This record gives sequence, C-alpha cells and structure tokens, in this order.
Amino acid sequence: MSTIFDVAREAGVSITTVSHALNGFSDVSEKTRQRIVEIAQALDYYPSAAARSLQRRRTDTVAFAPLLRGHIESEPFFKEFLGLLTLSAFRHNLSLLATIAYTPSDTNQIFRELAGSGRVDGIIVADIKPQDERIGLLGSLDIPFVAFGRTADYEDLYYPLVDVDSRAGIRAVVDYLVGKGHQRIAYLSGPFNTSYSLHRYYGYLEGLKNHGLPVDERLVIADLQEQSNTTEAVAHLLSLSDDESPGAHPTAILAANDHLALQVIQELQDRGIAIGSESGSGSGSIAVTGFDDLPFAAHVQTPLTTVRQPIAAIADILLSLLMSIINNRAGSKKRVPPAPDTIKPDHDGQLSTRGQGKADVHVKWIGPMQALVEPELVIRASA
Amino acid sequence: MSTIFDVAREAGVSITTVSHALNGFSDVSEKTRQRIVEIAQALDYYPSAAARSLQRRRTDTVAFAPLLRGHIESEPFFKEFLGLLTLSAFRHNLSLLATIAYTPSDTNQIFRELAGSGRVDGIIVADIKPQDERIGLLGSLDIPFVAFGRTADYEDLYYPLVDVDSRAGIRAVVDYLVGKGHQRIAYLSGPFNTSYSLHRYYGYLEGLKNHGLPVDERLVIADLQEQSNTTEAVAHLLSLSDDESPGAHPTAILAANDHLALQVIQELQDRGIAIGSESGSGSGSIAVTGFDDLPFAAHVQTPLTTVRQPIAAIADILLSLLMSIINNRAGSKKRVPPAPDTIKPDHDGQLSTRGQGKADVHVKWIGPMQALVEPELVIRASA
DNA sequence: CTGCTGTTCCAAAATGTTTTGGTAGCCCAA
DNA sequence: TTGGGCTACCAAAACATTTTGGAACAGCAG
Repeated sequence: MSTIFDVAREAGVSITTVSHALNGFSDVSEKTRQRIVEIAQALDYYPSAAARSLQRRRTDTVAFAPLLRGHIESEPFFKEFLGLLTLSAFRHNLSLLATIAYTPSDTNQIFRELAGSGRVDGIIVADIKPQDERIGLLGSLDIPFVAFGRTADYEDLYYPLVDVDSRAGIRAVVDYLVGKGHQRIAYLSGPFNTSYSLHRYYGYLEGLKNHGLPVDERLVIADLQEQSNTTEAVAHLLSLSDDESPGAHPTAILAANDHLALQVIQELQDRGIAIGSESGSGSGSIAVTGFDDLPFAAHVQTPLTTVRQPIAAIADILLSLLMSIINNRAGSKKRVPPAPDTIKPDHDGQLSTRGQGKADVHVKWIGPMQALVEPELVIRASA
Repeated sequence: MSTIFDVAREAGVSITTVSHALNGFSDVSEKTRQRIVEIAQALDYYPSAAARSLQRRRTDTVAFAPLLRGHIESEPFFKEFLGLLTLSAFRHNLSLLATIAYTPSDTNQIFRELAGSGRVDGIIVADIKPQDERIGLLGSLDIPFVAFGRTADYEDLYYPLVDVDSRAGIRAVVDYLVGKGHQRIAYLSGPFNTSYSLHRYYGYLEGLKNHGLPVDERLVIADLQEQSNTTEAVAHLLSLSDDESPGAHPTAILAANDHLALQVIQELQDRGIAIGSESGSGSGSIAVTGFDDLPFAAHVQTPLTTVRQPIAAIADILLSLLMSIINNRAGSKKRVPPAPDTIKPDHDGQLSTRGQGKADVHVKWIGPMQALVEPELVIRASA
C-alpha cells in the first residue's frame, strides 16, 4: 500500500502539501493540486484510516447500544431498527458499531471502554427506562450521545433525545375505536419496564378519559412476557361474559405492540372469533390493534390496524442530531447546543427525511435537542 | 483521557512494560503486572483504538458488502441477515461496517477504499451472482474476504465461501409435495440474477426429475419483480384449467422465497381458494411453499411450509471463516488455508452454533474453506 | 572468576497521518 | 526601500500505541 510519502515523493512536494491538496486546503495552487490528485490516483493511494483518526481524534464511527431485556429474537422491532440505522449510518458516511448488553453492568463496562478508547465518536442509546442510569453515566464519561426514548426526568436532567410520541399514537387509536362505537377497550402490554411501554399505557388512560370512559382494571393486563401469558390473558378477557357482569365483555383489544397484537389475533382465531369492528359492537367480533407497523403487520391473516413508527426517519434524526453534537464540540469548548435548524426541520416543525421516499414525518422539538416524532395511525381490517 | 505514558509514570516503569503487562507478555513479573493493572484501572486507562490499530495493522472491524438490486425495504431476508450478522460480530469482538451498493461500480469504489485505507480487516460479500466480478476484484485487492453464496466457477476460481444448499432444500420440498400426492407443481421465482435463485430452480428441476415428473413450461414463471407480476402469474396459473388441457391445473405452487409465497397466499385467498394439501389433490385447494423461514412465515394467515435457512449459524460461520483467514495471513506469508476444524465442526461435518440455542446445523465442507449449509424443511399448514 | 541462562525491564524506532508555525518570494503602497 | 499582505510551500511536532533489539542482573555450573 502506498502512503502519503510515496505520493509526496512522486509529486516532488512535501507531505504537508499532499495532505492539504487532498483535504481541500486553500494554500495549494490549483495546478499542484491537480497533479497530486492524479498521482494519488495512479498510486492507488488511500489515507490510512487508523493514522487519520489517531491524529484527527475522529473515527467516523458511532455505537448503537441498546439494553435488551429479552433475547434478540423476541424483539422484532429491534432488528428492524438496527437494519435501518445501519443504512442511515451508511448514508451519513458513518460506521455503526452495534453493541449488545443485557445488564446495566454490561452497559457500564461497554460505555467506559468505548469512551475511553476513543473507538467511537458518539453513542446512541435505546430502550430508555423511566429511571435510567445510563444517561448519567454517559454524561460523566463526557462522550457525545443521543437517546432514543426519554427518562421521566428528561426535562430537568437535560440531554439530547429523540422519542416517539407514543401517547398521542395510542390516543389516536382510542379515538378511532370509540368513533367506531367501541366502549369497552381492553389493553394488553408487556411489563412496564421501559419508558415507551409506560407512555403507551398513559396514552390509553388519556384516551379513555378524553371520551369519559371508565378504566376497568379487569381489562388491563400488563405483565405479558411469553406466548402462554397471552393465551391466558385472552382467555381471561373472553371470560368476562356479559351474563355475569353486564357490559363486561371487551369489544376491542388494544395491544401495546404488533407482536402482541399478532398473538392476540391468533388466539381469537383459534377460538373462532371474528376480528374487526366493521360489523358493529354487538356482533361478537373483536377489534384488535397494534403498535409499530412492522413489515408483517400488513400481511398477517387479518391485516393489522396499528400505529406506524417512522423508523427510518427516526434513525436519520438520531444520527443527524448526534453528528451535530459531535461536530459542535469539536469546534471549541462552547457547549452551546446547536439551533434545531441544524437538523433542518422547516418552519413549522416538519422534517422531511431524505432518501427512503418523502414520507412526511412530523417532528415536534420539545427542547433545543429533544425531538418528539409523531407516529401515524394506519387503519386496516383488524379494527 | 489517560494514556499509556500516564500509567507508566505512575507505576514507575517504561511504557514498554505497561504494554507488555497489559497484553499478556511473559517478560514482566507477576508483581509488576498486578501493580500496572491496578494503576491502569485506577487511572481509567483504555488503549487508544486508533493508535493501536495504526501500529498493529488491525482494526477488528469487518465490512459487510451486499450488492442489492432492489430497495432494502423489499429485501426482508437482507434485514434479517444484517441483524444477525451484527450480533454475531459483536460476539466475535468485531465491529461490523455495513456498506450498501446498488451497482457494481459502487462496489468497486467501496472495495478499493476499504482495502486501501485499511479500514477493515476483511470483507463479507453477499448476493453472489453466477458470474461475479467482485470475487476477482477482491482477490486482486489482496484483502481477506469470504463470500455468502458462490459463483458458477467456485471450484476453479478457488475462494472461501459459505452457501446454503438451496438445491437440496427445494428438492426436499418437491419430495414432500409429491409424497402428498401432488403431480403438477408450479414454480414461481424472481429473475435468475443471483446464484441462489438459480440453485433453487435447479433444485426444482432435479426434484421433478427424481420423481419422473415432466417439466411443464407453463408452470414456471421466473420474472416476478413486483406485486403486480405476482397477481398476473397467479391468474395465469389458475387459468390453466383442466377443461382445456386435462391435468394442467397446478395443485401446488412452489415459491422461491417466503416473500413471494406470502403474496401467492394472499392472491389465492382473495380468490377464495383454499390453501394446503391436506384435502388431497382433487379438492381444488392449492398447496403453497416458500423458502427462508423468515419470522413472519409462521404467523401469516396460513402458516407457511417453507425451508429454513439457519441465518444465525451462517453469520457465525462466515465470521469464523473470515477471522481464521485474517489471523492466518497475519502470521506470515504462508498461504496454507487453515484446516476446516479451525472453524470447529466436529467429526461428521456437524457444527453447533454457540449462543442462539443449540440448533443443529449441518455443514458440509466442499473445499478447505468452502462450506455448504443444509437448510431444513419446516412443515406447516400451507402445504 | 568466568561464562552461560533466564528473568525482568527499557530506549528508540516505527506506524501514517494532520496540524502548527513558520519561510520564501512577489507585488504594491508609502 | 521598507513594510505589509498575499500566495505557495514545507519541516517538525504531535497523535498513542506496539515492536525491536537489546541491557542489567542474578543464579549457577565449571
């Protein structure tokens, strides 16, 4: 492999000049630059990435560091997100280093090493919990980061984040269902150990409240971990017959994510219960909705009414935000957060993601570097 | 951030000794090593990744470089593979740098830069075509690589690869269908522009031949690019009525991948045609099979009979193979390919993937560094 | 006392860039 | 003719490691 020395020798100039020529400095004549570029090409010269980042203190790599609870296989959203984040990183000219942690202490170790070794320029954390030690840790490690999700104290403990407005998403579902005549809406969720699952639940409560509907504890099940739990849960809901307690039987089941919704649909189908809300609330059919709009949602037996998270756009915003932080702190010690327009949302808070079609994603800036992305209700046959 | 100098100063030794102590060299006394390790920890010292790889000529990063034809969204297998490869890389203590190319010239540029800049230690290429320029290019660039898939001339132009024995997989499907009484089996595929789609087609031909069944050109459609093509194709197959040409109507449709199979199922359902082969061949129902066993396959309306590709295991083998090449060439100029057992398959060609459950994956070594992974027939309701 | 071996340590070179802090020469105004 | 400003270039430092090629010393046999 040829080095910058080879190019310099061949061109009869110093390595400084080669470096400057190749990096677009203005203190090299156009003629010389041309010659150097040609020679570099002829010699098949590419700057050594290692030497470059040693001196520049930049790796052009960011880490993606979720803290997974279950196994990866059981997190379809995770895989989807990872894929789109990878693509987005490529478009930003970044490498993505994915790290997987299952415990907070894993995370701790990983973060320290990433920050200490200068292996990455920044970190994207995900799966934020209401109280999440990682935010504080990253702050103390003094490495640029951005969170996908927010802790309960995101306003006080200020840090850059992107989150989906899950509450609004679920409220939209409730609105829709109520509009379809549903009054008894069950809520199924995994345990409330992440912020987003809590937010979705809040959305459910708010939605009911907005329509003056009571919260029936029997209709809320939030500890679903495995398939078998779901089977039980559905059985339980169906056992709430109108005979024993009038008006107890749910006419709609709101699942906190697509994965769960799919299981519910299968349970209902196994029992021969019709799915959807077309036939009105008295027909015995049950409406089912999900959240995420993962690729399979449109293709399951009864296409799923769900809330779409604009994953590609989220990935893009996360990276843009992170890069803007990284670039700004390189400049000097001024810690002034960049104006939101650095991330180029237009006037009224809209932000169009480049590439990937011009899906219109609505972004609300709730802080200088805190974005709330609006999900979108997608209506299909299941409700 | 503290450097190796800080540690050396604090410990009262030279940086050489610190380096040796931390890297497990034998020429440092146990007492000194202990002290250095403690001091390093106290100082929160982590070696600079950049400086390290500058000197070691190792980045502990590998690139994943598929050459996609369509858009990513339309390649569900790709996303699945990427996710599992990422996880596998993490377990191998590697970073994964994913690059996306849509044209051969993209690829050319990307490869040159990756190899020239020393950005990665090796490259994983995927989506291999029967004639694929990339193999030759990588060889000439003299960078370790491993291919997922094989060119037509993989035996002559020798290079490391992992492939799935798609032919065997499809033959198994044909065997199964014939066993169920099917005689007229249609084949649906995208264009034959990758090796694997060709191999699957060969598997179909071989399967028919094995059972003495004729190949009916009307039952083979291999140019499906979009949803609308599939609609037409299914309409065409259904139009082959028994009235006009006796025995023309297919009783089974063998789709070259799950994505296609799903579309077929939906088309049939839209037309009210029953799916499955339980009811015998005279009942008017049609059996449908796929290939890949992507996560959704088990969850679609009619769970899909398909051929499972052990993606996690494939990712693992690819990385193991690549690492063994990288490590072996570092040693010296001896280009002796490592014995296959370096990749730790046991005696009879089996290889158990660590982590991810002990799925029994069968691997056949068709060359010193060429592995053929056997897929597995998964029988569900659709056939 | 000599030479040999093995243990423990170290100074300096090497890795390939970018950045710093210039210099040389030229033109033009004072 | 002096000084300032501009253009085009460059030597050396800095980045933080690992590797190379020893050296110092102790113990021990002869």
